[in-house]
Amino acid sequence: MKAGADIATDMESTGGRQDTKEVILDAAEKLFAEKTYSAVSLRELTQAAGVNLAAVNYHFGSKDALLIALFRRGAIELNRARARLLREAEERAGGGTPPVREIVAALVLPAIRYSFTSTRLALYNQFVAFARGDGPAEAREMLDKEVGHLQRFALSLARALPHLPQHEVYWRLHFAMGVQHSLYTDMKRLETLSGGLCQLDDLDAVAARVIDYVTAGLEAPYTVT
Amino acid sequence: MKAGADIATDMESTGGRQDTKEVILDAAEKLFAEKTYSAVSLRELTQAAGVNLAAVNYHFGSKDALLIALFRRGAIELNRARARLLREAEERAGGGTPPVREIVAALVLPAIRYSFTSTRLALYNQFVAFARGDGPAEAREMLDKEVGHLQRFALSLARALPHLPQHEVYWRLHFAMGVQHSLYTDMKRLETLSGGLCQLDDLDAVAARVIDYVTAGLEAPYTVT
DNA sequence: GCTAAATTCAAACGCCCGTTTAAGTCAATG
DNA sequence: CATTGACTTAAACGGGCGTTTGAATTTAGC
Repeated sequence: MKAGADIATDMESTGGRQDTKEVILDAAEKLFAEKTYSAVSLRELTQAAGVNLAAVNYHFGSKDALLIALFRRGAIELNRARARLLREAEERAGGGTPPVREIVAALVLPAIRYSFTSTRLALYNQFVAFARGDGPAEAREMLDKEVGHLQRFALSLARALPHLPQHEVYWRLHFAMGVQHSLYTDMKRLETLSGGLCQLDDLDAVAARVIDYVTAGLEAPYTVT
Repeated sequence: MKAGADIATDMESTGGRQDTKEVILDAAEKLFAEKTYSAVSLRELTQAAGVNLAAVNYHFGSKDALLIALFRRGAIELNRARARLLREAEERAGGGTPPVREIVAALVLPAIRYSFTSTRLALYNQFVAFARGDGPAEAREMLDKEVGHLQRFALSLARALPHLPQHEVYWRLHFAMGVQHSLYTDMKRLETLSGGLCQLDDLDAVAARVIDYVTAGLEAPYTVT
């Protein structure tokens, strides 16, 4: 009488069509990108997905578990893309250290690229930005603990910036993430501020802008203490 | 039988003690900094404030109106501090253009400083970060439209960076706000990432770090197109 | 010290929430 | 072709929500 109620990790299980789960995840991603977790009701969500109200509890177990499943799906996809670009940059450097600019590109390009092409990961990033302040404690802790893939970037940056103490590399990587977040959270303010001059319309231009800014910040002279 | 129910703009009105309104605002600021608007109930809020459940509706008219009043109180305070620092920097430049670094300091110092001293504005910043994804549409639009005080910084930066096109100044100012936001929203991730190495403990060190990073980003060479 | 307004209070209102239930549908299996 | 198990469905559940009410209480003016 129940499928993925306890743990939502089965991918094909027995043979029931996989459709409904994906439909729910897609609708949830879209809505959670527009409003916060608490502000989206299951009635609204299931109606948008075109499924029955009980479907979420049947397939995921609870609203909380749906959020966690959603986070998992997106994180895997995004981190895989980032890791691939970083690996390619390292191979290009022939075992040496890639330039800061290329490490930065590997960090920011996937998220920006997805924002322009698929709606999928664009929404994921916005959703993550919101989820930090809302939702079940378990999901928020997962977001904070899931830093393993960032460690690879911290390591690579530390090698490329050997004059910086380790903790400064962490701080600047943290700021770099903040710059990325500003692409998903406050674009309306930027559009208003610039009188419509600045918009998310040209992928390459936006990417170049972000990479320039973040690279310059990472390479800034170290003056603290 | 009613006081500020329709519009919550009266400051002293007739003579009822001002205490309750302030107590509610303080409690709300604290809670909205921890959780999102939707996730905080009036029962929880009024209990934390030590007032009756109906007090919010009596003094502010509704939960939505409380959020807007709260935003107003904090925005005025923060913008006033920023404007004062910018004015002082401009006076120091003797009618000329202050260096980028000093403009940046005027932009970021108030928020950082308040984060360390009073609890008041520290919470306000966190609350604003959350409010963008939640709460009544009216409040969110207000946050996006309230960019007047940022225009002053955009203008000052454009003068200090005459080689940049106007829209690029807007973009980089936008990124600077993103870096600031990262101080309120994702600190837990930074602490985990750095193994506890990075923390919000030393005001001057944090401020210097942010100013260095943002200044370098603003002064980065312009390569787009 | 009385009056009238301002504020507080406990109780209730109706609504929508996440979740559960139990009957119903449908495809695959033996 | 009956049976089984996965899935869908409509309906209901208890509970917490924002808000309203009307009486009790406090405060200020004459």
